[in-house]
Amino acid sequence: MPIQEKRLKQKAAVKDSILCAARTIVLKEGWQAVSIRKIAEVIGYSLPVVYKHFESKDAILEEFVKQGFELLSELMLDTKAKETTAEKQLTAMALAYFEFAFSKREYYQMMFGLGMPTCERVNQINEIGKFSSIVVNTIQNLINEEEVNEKIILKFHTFWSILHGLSSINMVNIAATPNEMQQRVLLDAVQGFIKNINN
Amino acid sequence: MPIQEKRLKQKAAVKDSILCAARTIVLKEGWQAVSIRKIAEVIGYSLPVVYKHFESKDAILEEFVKQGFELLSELMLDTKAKETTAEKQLTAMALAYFEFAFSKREYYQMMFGLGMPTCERVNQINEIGKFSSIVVNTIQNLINEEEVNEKIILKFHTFWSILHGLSSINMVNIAATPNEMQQRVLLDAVQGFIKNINN
DNA sequence: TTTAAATAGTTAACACTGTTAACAAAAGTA
DNA sequence: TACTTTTGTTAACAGTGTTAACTATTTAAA
Repeated sequence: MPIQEKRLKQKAAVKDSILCAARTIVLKEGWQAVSIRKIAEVIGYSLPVVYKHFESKDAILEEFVKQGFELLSELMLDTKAKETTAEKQLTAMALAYFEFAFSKREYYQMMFGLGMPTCERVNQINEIGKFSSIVVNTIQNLINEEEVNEKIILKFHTFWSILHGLSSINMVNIAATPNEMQQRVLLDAVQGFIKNINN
Repeated sequence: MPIQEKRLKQKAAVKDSILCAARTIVLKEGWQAVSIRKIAEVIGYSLPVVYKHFESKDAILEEFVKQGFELLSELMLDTKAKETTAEKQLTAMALAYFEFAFSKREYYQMMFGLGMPTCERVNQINEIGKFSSIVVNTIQNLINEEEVNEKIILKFHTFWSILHGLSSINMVNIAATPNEMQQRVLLDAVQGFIKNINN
């Protein structure tokens, strides 16, 4: 049945164009400026067509959260691959994470935008799990323990918290610290983390 | 001129009632549910009266950010006063900060709500400075250096990042880690921070 | 090939939102 | 009493998310 197949293909194409339009608006005007009417206009369809593909506006934004974690996961993998020791890997990943938070700022803000209605559903987003497992894996190598036990999860949460805290505080508090210093703060924190990892 | 004085007093009272109404809505329905019409209804005035006291909705929300940092600053001071050594003080403050982020969740989300239009103005909010100086002061005692130099600022940023990162990640990722564990993660990070403070 | 069903797409409306202009009423001043 | 300032109002503008009702168009069945 190439008829149904063609239909599904076209349907997916429209869905893609919706996300593409949304992304364009997000990058140009910020994610607060995203409106379904604007999206409809960009894709050249009327308003309710968007609702044929996404249950709500939040569903569209949630898609971005997924994409964001997907991008972040890939970045972590690529960065990790470029280094050999676990310590160097983790440090490089931290820097890459930090850089991601700013260069892909629109994504990052969606991924951690507090007050977003996605908060409850965020546990079901398995892209987060992907990211987590990559980092957990690296930490595991650093500790030299075989099983993923409670301690490693604890260390992972600590590590992630340091990264996210630094990113978001610098995001809110723009230019509160000079740019050269931001990296030093990050390295300071990460090095402290690594040194204390076996306590 | 007790006439003008009375006027100013009443004006301040209305302004207060606006903030009070807003706070009620925030605590009951979350800060996304705050609308000027709702506020107007609660205070018993018509809509444009609100605009006589606040330039915009954002200005009202910004007031909350200030109040939040004010509350946080007080909490930090009180917590600090209950301990004697700088190390204990800092640890207690970290726990108190963490607890604040959750018990006063609505405030905290406003204070760090990314994507809020207040981001640019946030530097001008001197309540943040108050909070900063309290923590900086404690860290200073821990390092035993007299002047507030770059290193101390760096350490402060690291410390704050750890706290905020932990708070907000746990906020988004509700119940991803069991509650008992959250405190252990925090203590783990803070102890690592303190141990490394002279490096 | 004609008819019935499913799908794609439309317009129009509902119930909201922030914000502001135009106007009325009350209070203070001369 | 007449004038000005302040206080408060209604009504509207432009926008939002969402949905109901309707119309073509295309597909499947008779």
